[in-house]
Amino acid sequence: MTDDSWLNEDEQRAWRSYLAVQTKLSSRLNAHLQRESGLSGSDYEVLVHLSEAPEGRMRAFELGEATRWEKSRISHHLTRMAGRGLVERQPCAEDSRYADVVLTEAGRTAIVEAAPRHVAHVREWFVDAMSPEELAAFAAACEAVAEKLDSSADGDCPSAREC
Amino acid sequence: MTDDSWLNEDEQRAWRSYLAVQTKLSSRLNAHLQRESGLSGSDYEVLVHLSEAPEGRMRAFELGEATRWEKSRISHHLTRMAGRGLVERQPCAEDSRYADVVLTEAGRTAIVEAAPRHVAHVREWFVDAMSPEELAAFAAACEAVAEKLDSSADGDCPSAREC
DNA sequence: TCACAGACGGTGATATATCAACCTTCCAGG
DNA sequence: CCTGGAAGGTTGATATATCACCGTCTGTGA
Repeated sequence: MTDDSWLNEDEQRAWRSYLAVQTKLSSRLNAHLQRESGLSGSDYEVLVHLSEAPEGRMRAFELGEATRWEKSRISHHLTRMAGRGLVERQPCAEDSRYADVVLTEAGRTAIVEAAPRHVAHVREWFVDAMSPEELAAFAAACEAVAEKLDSSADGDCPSAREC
Repeated sequence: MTDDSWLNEDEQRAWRSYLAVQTKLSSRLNAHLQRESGLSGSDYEVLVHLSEAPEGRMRAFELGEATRWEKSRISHHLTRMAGRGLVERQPCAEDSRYADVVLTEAGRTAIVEAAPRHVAHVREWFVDAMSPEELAAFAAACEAVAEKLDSSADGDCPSAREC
C-alpha cells in the first residue's frame, strides 16, 4: 500500500498519539497554572520571555518574535496584563514608534513563584514519562519537524508570521 | 545538579523543541486547511469523527468525548457548522434529552475533499521529517505521556473534562 | 525639503472559547 | 405516584484570538 493520500498504521498511531498529547498536556498544564498561580498559559509565556530579558525589558515586537504571536494579539494581551499590574508600557523616548514593555515587581514575583510549580508539572507529566534515551529521541524528532517547517517556508501564505 | 525545581539542559531542549513544534505545526496546518478547504481545524476534527461514525451520525456528547471539548463548545460549534450546512441537528425520537448530529451531503463532500490534502501536509511536515524508527520512538514517547496523564487523573480539578 | 514607503504599534469589529446558569427529561427512592 | 437528583443540551455573558484598518514615525530618494 503506497497510497500517498493516507497514513499507514504506524504513521497514524504516531500522529494520533501526538494529537492526544498536545490536547491533554496543554489543557492539564494550563488548568494547573491557572489554579495554582492565577496565570494563563499566555501570561506565563510573556512573563518568561520578559524575565529572561535584561532589566525585564523588551520591545513589543521582540515579544512578538519570541512568542510567534501577531502584533495585535501582543498588544491586546499586554493591555490586559498591564491592567492586572504584571507589566508596564513605556513609550520609547528616542523613537516614539516603538514601545517598551517592562516587568513590574508584581510581574516578577508572579513568574518567580509560578515557575517552579509549573516546571514540576512538566517534569511529572512529560520528562518523567520517559527514559533519558526516549527523551533524547523525542527531542531529535521534534527538532527535525521544526527544521522541516522552517526550511519549507512556503511563500503564498497570507499571514506572514507562521510561514 | 539534582535541582528538582528546574530542567537540565537535555530536558529543556526536549521541552522547548516540543513547544516549538506544537506552535508551528498546528498553525501551519490550520492555515493551509483554511486556505485550501475553507475549514478550520475544529471543523475538520468534527467532520472526521462524524464521517467515521455509522451513517455519519453521532450523539452530541459522543462528539464531546471524541474531541475532548466541553459540551458548550460542542453546542456553539455545531450551531455555526449547521449554519454553513455542514451538519444537521436531529432531536432524538426515543429520548428527547439527546440530540443527534448528522453529516450533510455538503459536509461529507467537504471532508472527503479536505482530507487527502491535509494528510499530505501531515506527511510532508511530520511523517517525512523522520525515519520510521524515529517515528516509532516518537509514538512510544507520546503514548507514555498520554498514559501518565490518564493515570494521574488528579481529583481536585474543577473542570472534570481534562482531568 | 518634501513626499512617501515601510515598520511598529494600537484599535474596534468579528470569530471563537470558556464559564455559569438554566431547562428538559429520565430515573431512583421514598 | 411524586419528588429530587443527575445527565444531556442550550443559552447568554465574558474572555480571548484574529482580522482589517488606521496612525505615527523614520529614513530614503527625487
